[in-house]
Amino acid sequence: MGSEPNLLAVIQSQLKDLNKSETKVATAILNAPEDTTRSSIATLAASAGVSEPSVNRFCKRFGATGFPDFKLRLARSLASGVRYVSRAVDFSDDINTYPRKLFDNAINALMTAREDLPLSDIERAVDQVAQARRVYFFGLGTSAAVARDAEHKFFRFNVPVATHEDPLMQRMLAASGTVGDLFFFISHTGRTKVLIETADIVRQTDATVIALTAAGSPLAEKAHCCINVKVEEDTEQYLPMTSRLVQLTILDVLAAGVTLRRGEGFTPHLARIKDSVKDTRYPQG
Amino acid sequence: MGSEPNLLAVIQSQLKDLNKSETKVATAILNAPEDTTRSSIATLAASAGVSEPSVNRFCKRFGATGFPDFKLRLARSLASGVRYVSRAVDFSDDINTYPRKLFDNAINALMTAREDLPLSDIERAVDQVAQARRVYFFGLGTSAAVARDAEHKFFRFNVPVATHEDPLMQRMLAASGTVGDLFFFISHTGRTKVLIETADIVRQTDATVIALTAAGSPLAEKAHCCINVKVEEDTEQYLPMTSRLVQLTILDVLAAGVTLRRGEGFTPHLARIKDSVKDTRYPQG
DNA sequence: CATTATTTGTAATATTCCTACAAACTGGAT
DNA sequence: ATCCAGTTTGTAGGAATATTACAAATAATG
Repeated sequence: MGSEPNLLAVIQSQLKDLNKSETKVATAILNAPEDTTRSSIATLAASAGVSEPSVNRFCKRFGATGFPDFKLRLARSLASGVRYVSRAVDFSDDINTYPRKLFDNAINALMTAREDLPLSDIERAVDQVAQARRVYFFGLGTSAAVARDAEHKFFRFNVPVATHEDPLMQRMLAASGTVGDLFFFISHTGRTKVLIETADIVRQTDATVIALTAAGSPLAEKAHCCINVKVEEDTEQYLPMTSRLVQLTILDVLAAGVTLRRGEGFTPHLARIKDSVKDTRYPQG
Repeated sequence: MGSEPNLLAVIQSQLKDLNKSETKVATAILNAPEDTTRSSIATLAASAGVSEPSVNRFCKRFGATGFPDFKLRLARSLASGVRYVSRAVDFSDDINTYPRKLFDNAINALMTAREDLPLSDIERAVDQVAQARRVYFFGLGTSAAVARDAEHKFFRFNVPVATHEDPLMQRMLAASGTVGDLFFFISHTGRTKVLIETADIVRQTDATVIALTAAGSPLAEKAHCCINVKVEEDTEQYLPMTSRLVQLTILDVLAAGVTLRRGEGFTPHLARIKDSVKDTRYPQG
């Protein structure tokens, strides 16, 4: 299934090479892609302020045989979920644009990751976690929150789990690792020095290192098993990253994998855990 | 605008309730769905062995306004694949299926949320955060990790931010709230008693309560401003939830909103924060 | 087996789209 | 400025496509 390039992306990227009326058509489409798929060539021509043949020529320029074919391609692109191209939020955005952009980015990141899941690494990681005698999740900054989330998930497997944000604590625990201990490092960049040093310390013991981080990073090198998260271009410097969503989802995958490994006989245990919090909640109305 | 069900699945399921010519059309489409999106009504009518109006009636029967609209819907369905049907992981899944399913669910949740963003609530929340003198993020369990993530994001705005997982600490801080204090509650269910009680305590002060939780839940009631997160059916009891991904993304949106509110003059401040961690990392290869 | 309801096709109409061509621009060169 | 190629754009007519109205055929019911 050759994933065709996103049509909106193509249009966006060629925007400056278009002539006057083509530009009008392009912006009209980019402004209301959904509507475009529903409208006739006449409607689009009107809303772009050009003639129908101009729209037709525009469509052909982008590889379609004509307007209906173009609409179809556009519909496909939109359905695949990748809506906006200009990914970065900028200061001209208003409430109607920036929330969408951020959701689009998030969806985009997950879809990209989905297309290229490192299944064999995941399988190995599941093995390791399922066999571990004890698991530590270490992350710093934003990744500390991811580690915390992982802790809340993996304790269910009857394995002692711990998370620590304190680098000194991490180091000391790392040094105390033995066979059966699993140190799970989470890092967006894979370049954080203290974390890498800690991983190094683990490697001097008989414990195992798993890394959920960027491929080819120094941290990835230290790991017995590394689950690569594609690090997208850092288009937006100051606003949040999407990689942690991918990390969280991969951790979900690992948790699911361990559950499956445990087998159906394990579900009562999970049910008991779930029931334990029931009384802390008001019942569903 | 609910995520439309897969068109092919719908046709398949109604296959036995169709009359003779409709069945012919249906099978023709099911046999070559891709081709159908490219063909004219005459072509499809021919390949199904029926008349054009029969095809047209078929299309209308399935909710389309006509044949072109039907093709569009079909194209959308095909583009998104069978991906939006499969939800729950079960014990017969293997490494080739369950990771995909989980990613699909995550993407699905975000796409659903994107279609129905509570923009006015978001805007109000941004206002509140932007004006706050102090912000607390409170959550328990998985939501504690979300709160932690929020803390890592919002401290950048020069507002004192704190997170606490300890309910007692949360209560005491709640009681000490004054004008300008913002208590941000995060909860998947919105039914956790201690959290609701804490929100109650805040409401007895002059501080503000924002809730990121399920619409109509007890916690939502307590809030000055509630950002609703659609709680999907809890199809999978023991495996992870997707709602926290939506929560995280909404928090990203809020952070972006506050950044935009601060204006462009604020970017040097963000840049300084970013630069501050530079030396903790190994430089990019 | 007649009568009614449903299904299906024919033919005319309406819509949508595309092509050929001419008019209007554009950017040099005189 | 003014002309001339080249490009861009719109107009108008015609071709393709889709829809509607209605009639024929089929199936269902008493």
